[in-house]
Amino acid sequence: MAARATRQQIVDAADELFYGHGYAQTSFADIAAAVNISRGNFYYHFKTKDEILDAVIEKRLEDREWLLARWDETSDSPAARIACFIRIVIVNQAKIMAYGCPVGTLTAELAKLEHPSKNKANAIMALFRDWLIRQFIDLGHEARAEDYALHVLGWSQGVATLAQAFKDEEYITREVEKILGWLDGLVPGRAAKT
Amino acid sequence: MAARATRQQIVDAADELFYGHGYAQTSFADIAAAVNISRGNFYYHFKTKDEILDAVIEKRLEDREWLLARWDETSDSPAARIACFIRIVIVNQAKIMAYGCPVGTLTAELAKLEHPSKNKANAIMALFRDWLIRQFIDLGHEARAEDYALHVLGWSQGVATLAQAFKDEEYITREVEKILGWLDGLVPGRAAKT
DNA sequence: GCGCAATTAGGATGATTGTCCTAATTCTAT
DNA sequence: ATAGAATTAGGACAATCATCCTAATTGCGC
Repeated sequence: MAARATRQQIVDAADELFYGHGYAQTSFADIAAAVNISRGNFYYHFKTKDEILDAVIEKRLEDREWLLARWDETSDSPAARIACFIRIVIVNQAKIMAYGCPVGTLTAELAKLEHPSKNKANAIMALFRDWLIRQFIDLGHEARAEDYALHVLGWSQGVATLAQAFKDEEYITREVEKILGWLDGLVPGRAAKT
Repeated sequence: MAARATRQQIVDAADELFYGHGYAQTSFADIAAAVNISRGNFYYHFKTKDEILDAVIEKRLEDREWLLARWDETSDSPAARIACFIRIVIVNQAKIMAYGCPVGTLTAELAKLEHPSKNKANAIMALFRDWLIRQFIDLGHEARAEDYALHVLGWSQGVATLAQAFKDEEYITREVEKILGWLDGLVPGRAAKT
């Protein structure tokens, strides 16, 4: 098999396992078993566990960049794009209730580990923040764009955490509707609520 | 030394270590070293690591129960009590920026580990929820009490997650002011905002 | 078809882990 | 003061972990 393909399989498997069980709790053997390759082969592609983590973070970053770029293309209003972001918690409902937010839980875990790659993981969170800031600027809220962006991002993290703890689908739906209402109030040409 | 005192020391040390480094990442040896006792002595008080975790969760639960009871006594309006809860993120700012929310990060970790004690950890989150529900009922919002309670709880989790990722003190302050403004709008005799 | 590089397999290693055991020490009741 | 219980110390244990090594196999250019 081409080295690229094997490497890709390893990263994909590690991505899922890190998400489902956490980074520290996932062993080399776990990943090797998931991909059905020997640990020796494994070592050929990644010298250390940290290298796999870096590759997984990079993959997650690229995945999100691609997703955001797609929203940039397909939605023609910034409000619609922000709404896309908000609705992730519904689209990924099942996984979020089981494992939380892939980005939030990873940054939290790496921060506790004081892992060298924690800043790299934080960059994914920053990617979301900066993209949201751009949307709010486009929406005509330049002065409060960062404030609003962090508000939405923090909202998503809070919803994900409670969804995981309480497994309450209705709560997620209610929160989405509430923040969409808030967002609606920010669209120019409407009565502002705050 | 009295058995109770040693046990207490172990639980206290484990509590801090679990908070700072995570449960899975904290070893028997780490705790023993922190308390300065032998692993043998350790085993006399706790047969398994899970037993320590249970004790830590119970301690955290009792600590929070005590804190909420104190707020119930010292603040005479439900709005003031909810404000106390909101301001935890400022009072514990430094620790939250370093390690996140003690309750949220633990429930998230145990959920990924599918640990037998995860429900016990979730009970702390439920304690906050139920206490907040009571406050909002007292505030005269019986119909939407649960909705509001989860809103505040989710808010605190979101703020804690982003505070840890971005280490931005101003963001925390801003968010606290915003939600206190929202809370103010819910106090009877004022113009409701939603 | 041959040679060489890329890729894979699988075992070895040393460190760390949670758990368990036995012997020493300390405390307490009489 | 002394017996018996409570507490502590420290080492042994098997399992698991990330890491490393060497040998086998595969694929590809010629």
